[in-house]
Amino acid sequence: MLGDCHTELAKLPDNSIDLIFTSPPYADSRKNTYGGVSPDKYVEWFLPISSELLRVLKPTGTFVLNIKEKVENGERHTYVIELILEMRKQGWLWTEEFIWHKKNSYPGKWPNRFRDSWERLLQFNKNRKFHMYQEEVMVPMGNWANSRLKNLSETDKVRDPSRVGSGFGKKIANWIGREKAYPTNVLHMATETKNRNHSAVFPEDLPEWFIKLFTKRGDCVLDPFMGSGTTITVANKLGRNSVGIEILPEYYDLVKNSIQPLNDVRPAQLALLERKGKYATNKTKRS
Amino acid sequence: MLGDCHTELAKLPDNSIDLIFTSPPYADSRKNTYGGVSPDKYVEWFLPISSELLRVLKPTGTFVLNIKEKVENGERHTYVIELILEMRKQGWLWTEEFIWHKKNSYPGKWPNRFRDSWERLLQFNKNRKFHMYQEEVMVPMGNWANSRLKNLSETDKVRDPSRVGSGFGKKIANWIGREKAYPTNVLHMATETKNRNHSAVFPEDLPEWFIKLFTKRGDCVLDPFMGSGTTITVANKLGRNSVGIEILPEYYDLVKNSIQPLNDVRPAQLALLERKGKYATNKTKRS
DNA sequence: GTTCCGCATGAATCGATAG
DNA sequence: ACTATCGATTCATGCGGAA
Repeated sequence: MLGDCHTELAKLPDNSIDLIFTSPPYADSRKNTYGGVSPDKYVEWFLPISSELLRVLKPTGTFVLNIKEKVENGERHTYVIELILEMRKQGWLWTEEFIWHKKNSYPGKWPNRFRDSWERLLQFNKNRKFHMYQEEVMVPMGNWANSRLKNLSETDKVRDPSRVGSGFGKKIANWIGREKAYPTNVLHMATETKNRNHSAVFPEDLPEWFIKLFTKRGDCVLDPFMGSGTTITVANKLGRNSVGIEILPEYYDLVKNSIQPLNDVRPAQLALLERKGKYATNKTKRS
Repeated sequence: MLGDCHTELAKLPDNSIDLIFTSPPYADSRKNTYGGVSPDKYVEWFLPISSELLRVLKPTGTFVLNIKEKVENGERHTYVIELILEMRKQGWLWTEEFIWHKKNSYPGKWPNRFRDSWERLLQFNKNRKFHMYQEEVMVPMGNWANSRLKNLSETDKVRDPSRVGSGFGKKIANWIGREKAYPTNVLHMATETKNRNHSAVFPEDLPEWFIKLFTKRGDCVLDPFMGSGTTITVANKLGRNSVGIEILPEYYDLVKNSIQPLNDVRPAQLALLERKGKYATNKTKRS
């Protein structure tokens, strides 16, 4: 959808989105493209948007907000943590805070601080119960299980399944042959330095991880600040429907031209809508 | 100093401490030892202490607070971020937030969240200008392969192959010939689970890093929640003076018996004081 | 002398059960 | 109806003894 976030969101129906994943323009950054929101007015600017997001998200859905406060006058600004408090007053549950550890952070040297190597990924929900497909993002174990448990003799497995106080208790069978472990709330991903025309804010791995974790094929993903469309692109690749909102025609055209609905993916359907009123059929389809 | 944090802090003179590094009892945890502070009353409980800390810290000093909010009713509690806002009202500057990535976090599985693998290290200052000895925590590039890469855990290798061999991505050529590299604001350290009498809350590497970064030999380090004394022990090893406050005689005795002033370190002097009034000479010396 | 393996241990969290 | 307690779940790490 080409247009302003506030007005375009109003067109989306209630309880229709499974996952919102976005990285809004940071305060005062990308000033030339987004007009720049001053840090002191950031919360006030974002709250009407988060209110609409709360409306369009399904009760079982999740909102993941990628954000990091900037430094002002030598201090970390407080608009992010103030935003958390205010969003809770709106009815959001602050379920979790993931850390994106940027392995190749932007270089630089300052007398009073080191390079900033991490960003927040704030998880908000409407209810305590929401969809989470943890198995989709499991990671390889350290060779712990392979090199150690695998070598348990057959007699050990059969004859002595309950090693009291061994640390694994009776459930040792659960470990046999297991090669993957559940991840943690710290994500290690490098920023992409690929020189595209419009560099993305985050690597594709980032939305991919959350899309796999919080949606299944055919679900609907929303990015109200589409930008170069990383979230939308990944959602499409993974067979999820997606809605992107972008105010700059330049970005809008770029994404529109680069993304094609996948023919081999039956349930997926691209929902990158044209300007309001231009294609009434599209709008009807969306509803 | 054996005693309650509130009362003991009042005995310290103004502007006398170069670094405060501490990990206060987390809300509702270690209930049996510390009496347990409920999450809802945590800010109210901590503010009088941080007020005293502001008084005793030198204008050029730094306060590093290790803390992490717990989950309550499926949500991350907000007492930590509320504490940041309130401490700023007291006059603290929230200079930076470091991330401690705990490589061996507590295991467990739940339907709605992953294991919590990180903690906050909040840096507060009294002024924009403070002492920071960045070179002291630089990673020696000469020993790089030995000290760092060799110590990569099996998990690191499996989950994050980019750290093996190539180091940090494609830009390794930039590092050839360089002797040292500055760290970032993300620290990767495992908790120590050694079988001691009283296991420490954090590994020695953690206070060591901040003591090197924010103090020089002969400076004074304060830990108002001494516990098993990791901060004090490390400060002593590094030739810094140190003050530890602990309310439990059990811990107090443990640390007192285990730490000896180093004879070969001229400017260092242990400031682990006896109970008030017992050894007036010690008290006088401190002043 | 080196590698391998058993084992204990942890600032956790959820859901069910008991008070 | 709300709070306290308990069992179940999970995995990286280092020590020490064995191979």
